[in-house]
Amino acid sequence: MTATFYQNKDSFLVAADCIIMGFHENELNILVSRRQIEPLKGGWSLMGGFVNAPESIDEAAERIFGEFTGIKDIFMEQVGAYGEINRDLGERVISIAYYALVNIDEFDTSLAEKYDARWVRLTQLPELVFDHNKMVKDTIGILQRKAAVKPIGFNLLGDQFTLPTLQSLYESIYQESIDKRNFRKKLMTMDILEKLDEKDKSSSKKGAFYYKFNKEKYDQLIQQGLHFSL
Amino acid sequence: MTATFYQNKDSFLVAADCIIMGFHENELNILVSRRQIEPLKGGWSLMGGFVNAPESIDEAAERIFGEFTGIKDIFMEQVGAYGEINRDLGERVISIAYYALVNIDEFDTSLAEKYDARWVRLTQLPELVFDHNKMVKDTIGILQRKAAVKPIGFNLLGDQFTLPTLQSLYESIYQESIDKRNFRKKLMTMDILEKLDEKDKSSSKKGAFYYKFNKEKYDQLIQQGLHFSL
DNA sequence: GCAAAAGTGTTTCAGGTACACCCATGA
DNA sequence: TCATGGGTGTACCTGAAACACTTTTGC
Repeated sequence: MTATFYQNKDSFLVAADCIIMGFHENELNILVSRRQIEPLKGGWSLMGGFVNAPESIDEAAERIFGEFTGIKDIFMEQVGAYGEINRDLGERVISIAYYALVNIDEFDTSLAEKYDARWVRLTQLPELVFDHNKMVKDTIGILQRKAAVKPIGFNLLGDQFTLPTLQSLYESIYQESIDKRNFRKKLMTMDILEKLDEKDKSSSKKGAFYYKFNKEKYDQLIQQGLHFSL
Repeated sequence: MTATFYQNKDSFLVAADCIIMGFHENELNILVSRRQIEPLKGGWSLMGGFVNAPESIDEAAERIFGEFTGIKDIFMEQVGAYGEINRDLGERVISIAYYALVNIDEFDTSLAEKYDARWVRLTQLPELVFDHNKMVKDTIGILQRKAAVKPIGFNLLGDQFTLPTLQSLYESIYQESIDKRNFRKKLMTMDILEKLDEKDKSSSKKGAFYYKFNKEKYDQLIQQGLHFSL
């Protein structure tokens, strides 16, 4: 028999909403879907669901994320809790937002069909239901602050990528253009990339060399107390 | 008759916990209290309480904060949601943490007695119940990142303060010592302080001039797109 | 007159920013 | 051969960090 310590207290539905970001065609994209249930059924929405009793809120977010993407083991962090009384037009729901950075190539497109989900460019984000636009905005803020200091951007790319791609990723995060010489200089100073022999010739005739992120070296540098700023 | 949109979903107790920080005797202090209820009654705890149905989570945090301090209109921001299954030993409770920066002089000490609350130095923080130590740690992280970029530190001081005091505040936040010449130079460059004629002679024979934060000037500079880093 | 804290400048160095041309290749 | 995107180096400037002595005044 479980003791009930806290009596006569109100309880609440708790949801987890996922801001799922990918990088595609040189732009940040966000996964949105047509809402499956009333109210606002059919409206553009983030991927969300209710927290179940036997799971932590982090676990709920991971479960929901997996249901919509088919991806597991992903970079995911909390954005914050959203608790305005009427934020959800259905009932009182407190929502915890999480953002995830995914390599869009691993994304299971069959699930996208099932949930009527699609990737939209961040720059062309439609009006979303409830306070979901605010969640996205808050996420971008976190991303900008965090990407400056930690190499989280690599989560959005595959194992190998070209410098022009990496640069447009950062331009997309900061929403401003960067001088390519300065960008490359800074990266080379950091010494956390490994140049490969192969070239990507898909976007130019000359071709751009592939690089890969050297996590070992990065961890090593961090351990030495070095700081980054990208 | 209210429509119930979401059925068969689990619901949860939701709490708000407040990390209340003040600055006293050249150190950051945190308000902690002896927990009033089981389980862990008598353990050191943050100021917390349950969210009630008719209030948003922000409102709940403000209410709880007011109950314990007697202060209103305070700088307060969310830290995040804590939702491990067994984080609260009593029942499943999801907690939203908020931090508040207060001028310790406005604090109503009679309330402190009522709740068996006291200010403890951050450097000598005791073991707290549940995951409250993690909440504090996360708050310090936020504070360090934020104080570097926004003049939030002034919320911890009265209208007027001396530069040595301001410096120890920042030293306390960053938990490292700062060269006073560099500190002053940077502040003067920013041009957001106003020097007063009066001196504080409480901590030295010579006395230190009082300054006040010039919010108008600060807002003006921000509007011009200037950035700070302290 | 001395102890104790307040106040004050200069030099050095690293990192940020601005900027323009050549290279490799497929069509 | 030309159009397209990839790749490279330098000069300047700002801001961070290191560093030591003088001033005031209560005791």
